[in-house]
Amino acid sequence: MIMTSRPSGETRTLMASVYDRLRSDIVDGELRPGARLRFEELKEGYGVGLSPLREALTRLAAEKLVILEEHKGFRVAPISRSDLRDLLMMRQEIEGLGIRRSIERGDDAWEGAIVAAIHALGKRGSLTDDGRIDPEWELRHRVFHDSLVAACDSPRLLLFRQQLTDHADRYRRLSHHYPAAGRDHLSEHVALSEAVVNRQAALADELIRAHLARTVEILLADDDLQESGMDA
Amino acid sequence: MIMTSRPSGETRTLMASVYDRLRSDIVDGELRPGARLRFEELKEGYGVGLSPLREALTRLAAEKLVILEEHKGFRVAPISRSDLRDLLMMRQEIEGLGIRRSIERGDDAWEGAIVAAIHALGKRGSLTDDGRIDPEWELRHRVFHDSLVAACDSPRLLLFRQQLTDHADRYRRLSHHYPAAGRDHLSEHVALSEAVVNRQAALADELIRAHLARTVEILLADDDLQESGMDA
DNA sequence: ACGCCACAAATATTCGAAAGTTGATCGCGT
DNA sequence: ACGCGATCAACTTTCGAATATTTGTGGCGT
Repeated sequence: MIMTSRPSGETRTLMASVYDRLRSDIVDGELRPGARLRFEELKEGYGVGLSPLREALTRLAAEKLVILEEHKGFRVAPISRSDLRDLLMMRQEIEGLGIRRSIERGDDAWEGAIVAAIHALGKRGSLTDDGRIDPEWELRHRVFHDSLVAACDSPRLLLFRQQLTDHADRYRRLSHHYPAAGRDHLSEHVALSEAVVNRQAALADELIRAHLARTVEILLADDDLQESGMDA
Repeated sequence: MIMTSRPSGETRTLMASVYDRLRSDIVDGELRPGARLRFEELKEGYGVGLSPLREALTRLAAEKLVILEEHKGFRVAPISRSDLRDLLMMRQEIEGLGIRRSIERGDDAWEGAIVAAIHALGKRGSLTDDGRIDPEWELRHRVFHDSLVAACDSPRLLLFRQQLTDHADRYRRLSHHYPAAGRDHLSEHVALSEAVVNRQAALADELIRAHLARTVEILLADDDLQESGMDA
C-alpha cells in the first residue's frame, strides 16, 4: 500500500492551499487591483472546484484583500492613495505598540534573535545583479521585523499586524519603485535594532514610525499608483 | 407575477443572512464557547444548505469568533482570562486612538452627535424592572460609543474596532455579572463625553481606558468565566 | 488486562448540476 | 432619435450527491 502523503493526521485541505495561492497572487500583484475574479477562470487556473474557491475568497474578503459584491462576485481589492495613508497610520500604531510591548517583556533569547536577524540582514544586499529584489533578502527583512515584535505577547496584535503587513507588501510590490524602495535601509535597520535591544522604547517607537513612513513617501511621491478604482 | 421581495437590485444573499444570525447567536452566548458546530445540526437549525453555512463560518473564523480545525470542523471560539486581557489591551489602544483622532478631526456636527447621544443615554436606565439589561439602553450605549470615534476617518481602525467590540460584547453577555456590569455608568459616560467635546485628548484617552478596564475587572474578578477551553 | 490494528460509523470536504440574479441587447412605441 | 420594457446571455449562488478524513468500536495477540 502506497502512502502518497504524510503518514496521518495532517492532510492539507484544498481550500487552505488555494487560499494561500490566491493570497500570494494578490500580494505579489499577479492579480491586479480591481480585477474581477470569475469562477470559471479561477477553476481553470487553480484546478479546483467551486466550494474551496468560494471559501478561500470569503476568507480573503474578510481580510479586505478582495471585495465581495453580492450577486456580482469577487474582485481584487482596489488600491488608492488614501487607503495607503490609512494603512501607514495603522501600521505605525500597531508596529509601535508591538515593539514597545516587546521591549517591556522580551527576555535574553528575544534580544538574541534580533541581533542574529540584523546580522543576517546585513550580510545580504537587497538587490540582485539584474537590479531586482533578492528573495532571500526579503525573507531576512521579514524575519528581522518579525523578531522586533516577537515578545509582545498579544495574539490579537500579531493577527492585525499580519493583515496590515500583507496589505503593505501588496502596495510595495505594485509600485514601479519597488526596487528603489529596497534602497539601502541597513543603517535604519541597525539603528532600530539597537534602540530595541537597548530597550529605548521612545526612540524605537520613533524610528519604526519613520521607517514605515519613508517607504510610503516614496510610493506616494511620484508613483503613478494607478488608482485601480473601479469604484463605481 | 408576484414580487415577493424588493422590486430589484438588492436581494440579500443567503450566506449574508446566515452569517448575521450565527454571529448574533455567538455574541449573545446562545452558542456556547467551545461548542462544536456540526453541519447537520446547523442545516436543521438555520434551514439552509451547506454552501452558505460553510462560507458564513469561514468568515466568522477569519474574525476569530469561530475556530476551524481542518477536517474536524468548526467550533465556537473558546474564551479564557488571558484572551480577555489581550482583548482589553487592544481595545484600549484602538478606542483611545480612535478618540484622539476624532478629537483632531471632528467638526461641529460630530460634536453635536455626541451631545445628542449622551443625552439620549442619560434618559434611559440600563436595567428593566426585572433586573435585566434594557435592549434600548444597550442600543443607545453603542450609539454613544460609536459617536466618539465617528470622526477618526480611518476605515481600518473602524473595522478592527468592530471586531474587537464583537468579542467584548460576547464576554460581557457570557458573564453572570452582566447586569452588574450594566451598573450606572452614567457619570463615567458624561465625563468621557465632556472630555471629548472639549477636545481634551489626553484626558479622554485616559478616561476611555479606565472605562474599558472597569468592566473587564468585574468580569475577571469573581466570575467563573468558565474557561470553555476544549484546548486539546 | 492491555495495547494495537482493522473495520465501521460519523462527519467534513469537494464536486457538478440546478436555480436565481444581474446587466446587456434588441425591438417597439412615441 | 430616444427612452422604455422584455428577452437573453453571463454569471453567481445554492443545493444534493459523491469523496475523503477522522473517530469510535471490536477483536486479536501478547
